[in-house]
Amino acid sequence: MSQANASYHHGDLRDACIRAARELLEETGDASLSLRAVARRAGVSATAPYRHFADRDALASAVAAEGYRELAVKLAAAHPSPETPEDLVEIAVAYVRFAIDHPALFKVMFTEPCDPGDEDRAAATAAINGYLKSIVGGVFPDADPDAFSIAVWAVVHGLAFLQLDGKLDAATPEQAADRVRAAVRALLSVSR
Amino acid sequence: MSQANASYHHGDLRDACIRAARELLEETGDASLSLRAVARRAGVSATAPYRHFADRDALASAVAAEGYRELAVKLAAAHPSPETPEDLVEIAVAYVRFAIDHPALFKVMFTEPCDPGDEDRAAATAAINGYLKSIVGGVFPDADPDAFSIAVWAVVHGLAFLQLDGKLDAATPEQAADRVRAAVRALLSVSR
DNA sequence: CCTACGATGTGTGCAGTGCTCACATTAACC
DNA sequence: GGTTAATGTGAGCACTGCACACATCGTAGG
Repeated sequence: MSQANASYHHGDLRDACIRAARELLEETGDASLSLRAVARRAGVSATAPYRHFADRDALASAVAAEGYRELAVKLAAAHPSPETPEDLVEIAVAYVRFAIDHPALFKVMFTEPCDPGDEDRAAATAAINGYLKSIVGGVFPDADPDAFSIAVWAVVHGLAFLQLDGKLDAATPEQAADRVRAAVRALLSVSR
Repeated sequence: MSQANASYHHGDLRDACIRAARELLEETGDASLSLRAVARRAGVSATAPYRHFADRDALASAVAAEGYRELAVKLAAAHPSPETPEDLVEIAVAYVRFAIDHPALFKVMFTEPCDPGDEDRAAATAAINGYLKSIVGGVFPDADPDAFSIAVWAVVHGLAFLQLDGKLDAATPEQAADRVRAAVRALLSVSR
């Protein structure tokens, strides 16, 4: 709690806005993120969030940055120290699983304009990229780490989007996971 | 021309709307697609398009369907009958190139809700999927065609999105193409 | 020929949105 | 304790999607 309970007018409106935005994303499922709806949810006037976010994109970027960190945690949890291609497969499943579990958040993270200059957001994405690079570098020491990590990222990212867009015709998350496993194995198993 | 020139009030407003939408997408570069802006561009009142499109999503779906067909043409043009992995690489480059050349259209095609029941749209995406399946089946006869074609689609799709989102740090389309070549080769060249 | 009809386009209006501005409130600092 | 600056409010503008009543006009039926 620290001093978040009894501070200025609201408390910590910035955090409250991000939490309200998260809730709206999870509930509605579409990545609309109306600033006014967030304000209503947080119990403040429509223009109050402008004291903490320059515009709608700034709020979206803040939400996206949090999403990146959560995604990174989920990936690490899928397999702490992957060594085999099969370990990579499970991380791929975790990536797509995150997209399925939080479709609206995932879309905000990757399809909203956000603002490109947000250093918080940039750092979070760079973290994911670096994590992937170290992972695949450990599993496939012979491959070009840059090219290969980008390729792996692209695979899981593409699978996530195709799933969200209904192109994988998977009815349940388990079926989707199977699709992901099959696709990633098809790519990796041919390698040696 | 047929009878499109002297028909009812406008001529063929449906086509005019789709063309106006395409122009707006190419010019502004963001996938907003305001129905009113489309109407202005077509020179009709704000509500006239509703005679031809149920709502904004229906227009977006129509535009997306046209985009799918154009993408299919570009892919076929990249290599008429691919036989080697390197042929596949060039098709991958064409896919990402399309996303770079028409970023707003590409986003409408894949990130807008559109309406899922649009059979025109469904047919166009199924065509792309079938095309990819036949392609990769010819190049890699030993692989599971379903899983492998999905994987290949995911790779190029993910690369396209990462590029549009600025994650590939490629300044020019040529650099982006090199990134794509490197990534796809990293995946495919290890295969045999 | 000409009238009624149905397809197409217009205008108005409502609710919602992002964002700017002047204003109110209140915590924090001297 | 009073000043100041940070924070929240409210009205207002321009825009959007969309529903409604109305206008227009090509075309079929008499």
